[in-house]
Amino acid sequence: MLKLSKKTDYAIILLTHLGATHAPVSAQELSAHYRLPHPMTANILKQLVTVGMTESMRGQHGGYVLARPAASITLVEIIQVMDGPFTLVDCVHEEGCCKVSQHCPTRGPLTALHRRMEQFMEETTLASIIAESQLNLTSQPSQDHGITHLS
Amino acid sequence: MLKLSKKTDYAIILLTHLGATHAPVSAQELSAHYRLPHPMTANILKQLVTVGMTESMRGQHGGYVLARPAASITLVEIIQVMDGPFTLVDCVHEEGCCKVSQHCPTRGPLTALHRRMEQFMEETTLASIIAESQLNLTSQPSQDHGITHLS
DNA sequence: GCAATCAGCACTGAATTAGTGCTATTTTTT
DNA sequence: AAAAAATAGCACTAATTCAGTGCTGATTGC
Repeated sequence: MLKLSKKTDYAIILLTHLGATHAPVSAQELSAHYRLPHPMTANILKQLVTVGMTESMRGQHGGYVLARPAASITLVEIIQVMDGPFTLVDCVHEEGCCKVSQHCPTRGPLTALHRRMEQFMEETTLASIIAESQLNLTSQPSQDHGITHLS
Repeated sequence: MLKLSKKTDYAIILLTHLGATHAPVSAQELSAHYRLPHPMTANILKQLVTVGMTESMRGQHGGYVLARPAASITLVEIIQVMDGPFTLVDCVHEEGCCKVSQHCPTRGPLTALHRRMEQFMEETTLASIIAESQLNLTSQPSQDHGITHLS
């Protein structure tokens, strides 16, 4: 399915929060604030530490902070950390895997789509996500977010 | 995971073949040619008939043909038929589903990404996929692709 | 009549996702 | 020194989805 996993979704939310905050934020605060399952939240944050995207502080007023500038963290990278490499169709990465192999009629177009999506997700940095989210907050205090509905 | 399902993948391959052929092609021919599991192939083709994307002919020289011009069949539509509606994150479609709801920081940016992907997949028609696949074939003349019909 | 083919179901096994829990370790506070 | 608050590092379970199979019946062409 063409969908972000919950893990990725949560990770983006959490990173967005951390990127907009200066002091360390604890897993508990985060899960309480966004009403996410606490163990999940904790696991995601731990995982983000191991890949060097966040840093942690233990102890009573510990928590997590971003380890790198938000502008250097891209959406593909987040997806890759949480869900493994982005692969629209298998044949994008593996060469000889496809039975249809060389004469597969769809490989070209799907690879093109893959590349475009990837490029967009590389251009989308955590910083830009934060910027856009803060824009929405100030312009639309409590009503609808100004997001047009699709399909 | 951000990935097309096999069903969708296969459907694109099959539709591409049908769109480049005039005479009806049977499920057996198609599964043999692309080495796809036969029951799967059959099921996908049946499903495509029920949504009016293909037409079928029964009997000894029966098979499937496109029911509509290839230019009018878009990639989102194919995905939608095989996998249900394209939903990058749940909150794109459902309003009150999200616990984070109104103050979710990521809704805006992710919806933007969703919209961009959707737009690209609307612009990508079966006709354009066929065109691109045939372009690749002429540049690599050594392979016998078999889009040429049999009888 | 027979063989090839589609139509319409329902089912199974495997893989992935979502979510939980426990036991250490570190740090701060008292 | 002890308690409290927090992360670290595991391993585990349940639910869902995906991929693939199979059967029985209907239609068509020869």
